[in-house]
Amino acid sequence: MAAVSGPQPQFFGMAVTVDVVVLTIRDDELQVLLVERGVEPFRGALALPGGFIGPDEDAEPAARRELAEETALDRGGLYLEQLRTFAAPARDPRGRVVTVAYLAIAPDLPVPVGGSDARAARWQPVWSVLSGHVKLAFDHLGIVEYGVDRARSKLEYTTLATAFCPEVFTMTELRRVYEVVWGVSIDARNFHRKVTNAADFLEPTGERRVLETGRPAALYRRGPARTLFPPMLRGAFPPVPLADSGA
Amino acid sequence: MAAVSGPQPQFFGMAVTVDVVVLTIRDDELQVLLVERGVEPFRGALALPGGFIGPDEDAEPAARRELAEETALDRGGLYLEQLRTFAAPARDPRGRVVTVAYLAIAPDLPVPVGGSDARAARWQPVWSVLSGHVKLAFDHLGIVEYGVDRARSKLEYTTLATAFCPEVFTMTELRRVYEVVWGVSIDARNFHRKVTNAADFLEPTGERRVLETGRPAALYRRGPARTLFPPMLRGAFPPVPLADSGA
DNA sequence: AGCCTTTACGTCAACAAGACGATTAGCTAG
DNA sequence: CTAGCTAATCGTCTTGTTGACGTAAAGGCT
Repeated sequence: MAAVSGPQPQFFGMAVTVDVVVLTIRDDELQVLLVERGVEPFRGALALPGGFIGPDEDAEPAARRELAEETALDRGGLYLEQLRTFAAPARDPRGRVVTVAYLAIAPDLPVPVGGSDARAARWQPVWSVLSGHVKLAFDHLGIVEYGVDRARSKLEYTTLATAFCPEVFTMTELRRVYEVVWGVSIDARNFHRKVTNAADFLEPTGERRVLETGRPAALYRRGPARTLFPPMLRGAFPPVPLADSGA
Repeated sequence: MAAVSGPQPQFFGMAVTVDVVVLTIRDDELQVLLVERGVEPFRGALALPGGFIGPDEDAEPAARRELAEETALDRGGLYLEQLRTFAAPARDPRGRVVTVAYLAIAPDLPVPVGGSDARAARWQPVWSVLSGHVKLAFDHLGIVEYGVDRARSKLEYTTLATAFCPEVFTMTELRRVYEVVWGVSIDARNFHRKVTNAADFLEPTGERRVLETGRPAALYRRGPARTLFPPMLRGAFPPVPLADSGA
């Protein structure tokens, strides 16, 4: 390890990719966006949307670009945060490829379409991936596990739940987010009280929505708060297990 | 963006480094470990310990290796977690270098020594870095900010505070961790009650330590819990800025 | 034996949270 | 029109947690 000045060429042979775990709630299930790979390696297999970071590109713009290219998901309103980086030496057969994983949360969107490097993009229930029923390319199963864990944790002490909802939503829609992501059931009345007491979590729009049945629900918009105080504590809820913990 | 099969050489010109934010509590202050760079670029400037990931190395082993090489900090007991990856295209003058930042927490250790690529390693109060009194190379200021934020958050809902303490410690030492890292003062009696009620946070050793003065303090060891329930809530404490060193 | 210091335990009031009853506001069936 | 259905919202009660703060215990020192 001699101290040399200037670039050290022996270290500059790596590639960096981004992979995005896009979560949404569809049909009362937590679902993840997968693409069918159109190129080798793992051609035809299911994988997370993602791709190489360009030579002059930062990681987050690359994640948004890949989402747009492969899944036509591009809306500015998409919540996107970095998850963590996976750098195991043999994780990619093409060579030394390090991937920066991102977590994205989307409201229930129209079925996405395929794009350049992906033949098709589709939503898949998270349990089917975590249980091993659906196999993913590379180490993407581990990335999904990590992303789902992160989302579950962040519901507790941030206002992330609103990212699963459209711009205006009802109290019940918001409560379903917690119930579906955590796999528990929550008392609607206590939830209503708690959420309306948390400062800056929700802003009432004044409007109400008339469903097919039942009393019309007030509509809310997300408030300016990004952290939730007091937090929603999972530990307090009865331990209702969800079918998961795969592989 | 044509779909080609096999490796795509145009993407394989990058280097990946690790940088580690090592935090500890010394002299009742939160301090960060810095090295004086012994090589270009930024030779002589202060920076986080770190370096290139080897061609067949994963990121976390690289972080431990660099810590050992540059600062002789190597003990297996060191808490280490990945923070996030910084990938701005121009963040390193040597070329396209993406860095995976790690957060390490250490108990009050002997003053570390320099190593291969670092002329010297030393502890620096975090406030002196965050305030700009001490300038860091690259984008390392941003990495320190991110790491300190993470540590502050994790004290709330995990048992991370014990990572700042030696293997056995007193209740007061643990409380000082919260007070110093958060910059608040905490009622010793309520803290004692809360911490002893949290399941698996602490295990009494049965021993006690006799200080110069005052009643002997019971000694504890960290328990098996990794998450803290109920959490310690910062928002609940009065916004008491603690009289902190200088600045 | 007093005195000081620090740790440990106790009490009380305010408040948050779980359980669950009751009311409200829309619809639809008769 | 009214009864009945459903879902949303509000209220009550009880339990547990928290912040404020009083008090006792256990050392050393003079």
